[in-house]
Amino acid sequence: MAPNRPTINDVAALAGVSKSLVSLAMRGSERVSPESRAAILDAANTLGYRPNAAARSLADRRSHTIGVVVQDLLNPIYAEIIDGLQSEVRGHGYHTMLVTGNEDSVVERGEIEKLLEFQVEGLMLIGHRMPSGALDAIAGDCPAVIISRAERGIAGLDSISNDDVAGARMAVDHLVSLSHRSIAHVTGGENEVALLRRSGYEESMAAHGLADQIACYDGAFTDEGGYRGAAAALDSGAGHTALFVANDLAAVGALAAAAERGVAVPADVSIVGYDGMALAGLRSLSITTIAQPLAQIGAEAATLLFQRIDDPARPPAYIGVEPRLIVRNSTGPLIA
Amino acid sequence: MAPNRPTINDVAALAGVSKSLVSLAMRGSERVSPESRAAILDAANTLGYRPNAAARSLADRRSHTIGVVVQDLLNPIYAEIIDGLQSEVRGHGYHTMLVTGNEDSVVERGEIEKLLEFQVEGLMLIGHRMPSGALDAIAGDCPAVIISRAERGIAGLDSISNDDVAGARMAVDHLVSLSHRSIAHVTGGENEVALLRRSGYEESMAAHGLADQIACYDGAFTDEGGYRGAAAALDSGAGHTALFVANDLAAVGALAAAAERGVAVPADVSIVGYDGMALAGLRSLSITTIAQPLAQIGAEAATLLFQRIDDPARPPAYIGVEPRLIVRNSTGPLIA
DNA sequence: CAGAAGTGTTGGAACGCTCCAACGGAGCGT
DNA sequence: ACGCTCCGTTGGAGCGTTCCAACACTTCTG
Repeated sequence: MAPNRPTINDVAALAGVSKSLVSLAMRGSERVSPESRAAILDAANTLGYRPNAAARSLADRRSHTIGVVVQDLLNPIYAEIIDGLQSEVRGHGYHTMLVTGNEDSVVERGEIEKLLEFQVEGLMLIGHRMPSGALDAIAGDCPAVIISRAERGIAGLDSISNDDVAGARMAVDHLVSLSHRSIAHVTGGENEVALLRRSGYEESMAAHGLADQIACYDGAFTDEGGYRGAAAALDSGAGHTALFVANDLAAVGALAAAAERGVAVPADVSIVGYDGMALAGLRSLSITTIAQPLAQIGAEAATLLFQRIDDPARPPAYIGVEPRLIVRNSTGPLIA
Repeated sequence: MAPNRPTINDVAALAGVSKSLVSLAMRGSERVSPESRAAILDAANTLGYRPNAAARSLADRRSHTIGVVVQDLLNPIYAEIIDGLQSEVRGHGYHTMLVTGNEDSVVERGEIEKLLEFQVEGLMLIGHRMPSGALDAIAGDCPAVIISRAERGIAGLDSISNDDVAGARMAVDHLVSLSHRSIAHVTGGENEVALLRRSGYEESMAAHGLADQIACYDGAFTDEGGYRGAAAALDSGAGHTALFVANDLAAVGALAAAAERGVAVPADVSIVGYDGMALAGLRSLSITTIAQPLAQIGAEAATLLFQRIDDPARPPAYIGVEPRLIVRNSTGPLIA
């Protein structure tokens, strides 16, 4: 637009001082006299001067930027994590560069590469798809934290996630406390998180002396997957009175499967989801769920990252945050 | 980590050529001999060389980056737009820097300022909160496009949105075609988009000779707002048989209000939402809606932006995209 | 066989900033 | 009056690239 953006030299010339002093003043240094400061700010203002971040980053060898890679923006739980993350990062005076991996590990790798070219000072990977060899390499180049997957023991890499096993146990405990015994599980597929939730379910059932009641139906972390798994469970003839579904989205599908069959929730069957996405709380759904503290996960991930930036050599840390049961209208006592 | 990241000079030294040639080779120039190219790529590889984007950006005065400001990541429709946007931008060889405004116009202004310091070559504002004076200033500094709000006649600024008036008319037309006459509107509040949808509703009612049936109930673009508005409509005693609700999220709330009152949907009352967010299509909700082509909006916004980058002086453009009716299970014929 | 044209390569300047060593002048104590 | 310190200020070097004019060769052209 403007023929040429004003530079620090233009400001210096107009204010009648050296560029060094302008640089100092722009960064709010103490050692600039009030008169100079005023003149400089004035000049900057009338010229519409804006420091060039690329030049600054090159000169002081810091980008003041951290890179965030999210697998899929459409997943509401990721969006909530990012929300928590952003304010924390902003608070540290850093800027965020957010890219999506589009559920494709090649795209993801490329985007990470780009972030590294931008000299990001840290990296956060949310729901990544990278093989752990690649993680290794990345962590060697740049402080990084993995969000929502436990990734222990890789040098230079921290991770944070909720405790899926404990969460799944809480779901079962809740249902047992409502006197349910025939509690089925609609799985989330073969991925790591789904498997953890499944094993929490199995553990807890066994702990309650209900090992013989364990019943898993194949599902997925989607509306469709939940529908399919719940349909199988309800049509099985096993007389399940409660369903622990692998995540909230799938629980929404399970609700539909029940409705289609004239099965009342929670009168005939109770349903528990997982994640605590805001949507599950909407009145029309009102799904009892095991909620991850999403915003908190984002914020703590940021803290972890800044600690590692300060001390890149420290041993890898893992933070497990506790999920929490939110009781809504999709669960109720067993009616005998 | 590494004591110092390798630079182009290190690569040049190792490959036994000049840094200029390395620069050429890294960018895939034709005029590098195969032998040199191989030697350079080899050297780059063994050193783990990665070009410094800040230096590049400084030298060629292009950042190859466009900035995206979204008001609220948690709103699923924005997430879908961004998804459409990203692939288009990537396709043009640009990189995206995404920041959130946190629904706060001061934060938003600050983030935009940061993006400009990064020398982004273009700006996309999704659901912005800026007063139009500020928009003016921004557009003067950098090519920009406004998404999901029509913003005509500001120099240097393009905009794209769906045609909310037409969409609202489609909703009413659909309900009328099902023989409904007492069609109420649950509003989305006082914002510009909500007002457009409201006026489309009023126009269409009048066009169908139903001016005397026009009834608006105060709501908002939220679950809660829709619940409140729908409750008022259902309790009014006016005998409305259909509700056009300002957006999908509010329609979810309306569904809840109906359920609470024992009003069957669609048997007793039909409900139409707006936006076409994926969630509204879930089986448990299955809300008839006026869908915006969200991914398309994102993609076309990117096209608009690149056109303006090519020719910053061209007159401001506005693209209105057509929404489309998606009939699901929340609407049905009037049962007399 | 001289000159033109082309090919692959080079060093240096430039991009806009921050850092650093060094500056002159004011104020202090002796 | 002297040196000292302190303060605000300065010019220049350097960050890692790209661009450009110029280079040494080779190959073509008339």
